[in-house]
Amino acid sequence: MTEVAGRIEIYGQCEIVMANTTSLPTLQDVAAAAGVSTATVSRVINFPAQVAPATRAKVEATIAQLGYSPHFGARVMAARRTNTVGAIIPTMENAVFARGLQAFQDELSAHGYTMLVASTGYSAANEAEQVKALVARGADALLLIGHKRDQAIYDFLAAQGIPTIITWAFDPSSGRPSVGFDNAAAMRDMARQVIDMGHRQLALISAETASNDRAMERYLGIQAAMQDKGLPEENLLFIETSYGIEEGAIAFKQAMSASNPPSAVFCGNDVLAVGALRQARDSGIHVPDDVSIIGFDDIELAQVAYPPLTTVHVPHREMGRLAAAALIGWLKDGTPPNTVELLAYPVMRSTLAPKD
Amino acid sequence: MTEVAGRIEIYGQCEIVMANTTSLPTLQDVAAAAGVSTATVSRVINFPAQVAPATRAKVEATIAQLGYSPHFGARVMAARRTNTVGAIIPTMENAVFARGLQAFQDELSAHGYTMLVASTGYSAANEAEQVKALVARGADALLLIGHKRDQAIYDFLAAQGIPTIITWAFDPSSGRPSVGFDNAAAMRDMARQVIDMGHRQLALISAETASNDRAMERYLGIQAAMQDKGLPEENLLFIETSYGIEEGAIAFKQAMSASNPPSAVFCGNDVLAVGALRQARDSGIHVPDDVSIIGFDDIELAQVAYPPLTTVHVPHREMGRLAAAALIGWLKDGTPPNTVELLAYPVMRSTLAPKD
DNA sequence: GAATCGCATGTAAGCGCTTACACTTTCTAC
DNA sequence: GTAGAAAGTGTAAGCGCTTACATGCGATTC
Repeated sequence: MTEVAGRIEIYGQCEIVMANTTSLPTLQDVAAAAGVSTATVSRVINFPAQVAPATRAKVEATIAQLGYSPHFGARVMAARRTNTVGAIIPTMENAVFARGLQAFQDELSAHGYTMLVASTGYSAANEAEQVKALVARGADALLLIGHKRDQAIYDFLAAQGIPTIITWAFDPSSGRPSVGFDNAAAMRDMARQVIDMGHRQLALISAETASNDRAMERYLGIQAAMQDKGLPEENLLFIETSYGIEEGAIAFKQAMSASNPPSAVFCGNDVLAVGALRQARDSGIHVPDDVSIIGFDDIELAQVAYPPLTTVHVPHREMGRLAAAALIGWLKDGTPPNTVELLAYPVMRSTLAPKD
Repeated sequence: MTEVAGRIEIYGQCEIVMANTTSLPTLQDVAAAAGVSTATVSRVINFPAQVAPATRAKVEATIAQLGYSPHFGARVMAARRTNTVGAIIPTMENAVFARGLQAFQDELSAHGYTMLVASTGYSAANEAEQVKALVARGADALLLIGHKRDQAIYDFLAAQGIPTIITWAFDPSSGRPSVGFDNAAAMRDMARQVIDMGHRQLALISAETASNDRAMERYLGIQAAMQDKGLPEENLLFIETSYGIEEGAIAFKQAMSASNPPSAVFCGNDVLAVGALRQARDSGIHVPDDVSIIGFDDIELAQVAYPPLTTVHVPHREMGRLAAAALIGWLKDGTPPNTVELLAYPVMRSTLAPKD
């Protein structure tokens, strides 16, 4: 063994080989190889226009030859920004946030930003942790879903000077920049139509409202519509459940076995609605003849479900894109963007019918 | 103005205020405030056991009071690692990769790593770019989908010393560590059963095979089964299309209008299958009485579709979790993990019936 | 032809943290 | 009691990059 080790030292080449395997080329290596200063190499990378064409070509060739790529950490540290934007969403497991997020990312990428995602599993404590984690990782800005969270989180973000945009909700009174829609109004509009169709006994299968203002708003929207139309509050059966198709199915069964079963079942989101739909089928309950089912979100699932789901359309893509644009502008100008309200509106498909 | 500026200098306090608003507290600030060295503060954060309890308490209090949180870039630079793992997937827009990715992230989080996601939109060029981008951002390791990509990408990754794991595929001959399943074998198993049920005229609505080895393998799997069962190659109508429900619908229409329409239509993934299913319904074609439809992936959509989709179950969660575990081990030990083969198997639901 | 300008490039000072090493103090074992 | 180990802490050298500022030099102006 010692002999071998000794031998290795004899061959000068080996040192080079070892250097290659143990460490990547640095800016300095490139500068040395190209016969220029580190500043020039840095400029070639960041502000190519500032460098004479001949020099630039030489440096670019050297970069390619050495396979150099800038060290992220060093760059972050020297430039004091990461060009990274964080997004914290409740879950990645289904399409509710995926489409919006994809649009968000596309827009960010187009402007040279990278997206960092974290999911909370609908847990507030988890969210607080993820906010800290993303900020610690140098997220220059953050996207959050909904307004409702501990004030401490907002204080932290403000103290760290992290531009933060709220999406999936609209509440101008909050004073926080947001790109979203009015959950209550959208659900209210839908509920009005449902009531106008003659439905009197209603149910809402809702996501948990405790830390989810979107769910709460949707609930309030139905209540508002009922009040408008003179329906007493007790005509709404409110069932709160956690997220998932199965949960929707269970809740639907529960709703239908009530002493006064509803003729229209609202669901806080399409995933729950699809679960309800499946349960109806399994129980031989015909939709929409026996009961109407109404979703919220208009994710792909809604169109593919059978019967195609009547739901509230949410402009996911638009929301993601505009949120990214707002954040990019904020990062550039240093001034918070205006709050943007998008429209979410009922989409009539086949799971809602008049009650005769 | 000069007067004002002069005044500011008079008040010592102002300097402090300005420092507060313009920059976050640093390790050094904490050290100074706590009356210890920067090394001690660093230890409190990274190796608390090494610090005397009294000192630690004091430092922790100071950290809390100042609202200090370590600067990511500086940390990365000094420690030469980011604790970040990148994942590059074709798309985030639907559930195909979402569940696996969620499991991947959960496992990473549990071990103190953060996930960086990038999507390629099924474009090879885009993928090459994203690989570079994630590496440049300091991803310590990478998750990729499928084996097929330019050798240059593998060379780049090797040169940069980035542990990389392949998922959603299994090809021990590649010599690359992977956690996945044998797409060809899974599809072959399914196809055998379909043929055994009496189907002779088949179709495959496939994702584009050019840069997607999973799609290609699935195609080959059907061919293998046909050969086993003595069906001539021309009994398979092969339709290649891009990704999406709509695309599946269009391709299905095309398949059924062939001169020799298939009695069983395989789909390269559930999204295409659900599109086919919808198109069948819209065209008054009854599934599975008139035609059988078979998916692949077993995403949530498959269970919710009507009729529930017969498909090939892919162990998404397990795959994500194990991929993360493999990568974490690799990062720790420095030795590549063994390739893991998971089992993907047919799930019989209601869209496949015997051909009489 | 001297003064001026502006472009291309170089010099070098950090950015905020980790960590090897050194040092001091306290314990342990005989 | 003392040598040696162990534990706690400090010192200071970078990590690889960006960028303010300095420098050099050819082009322009009068």
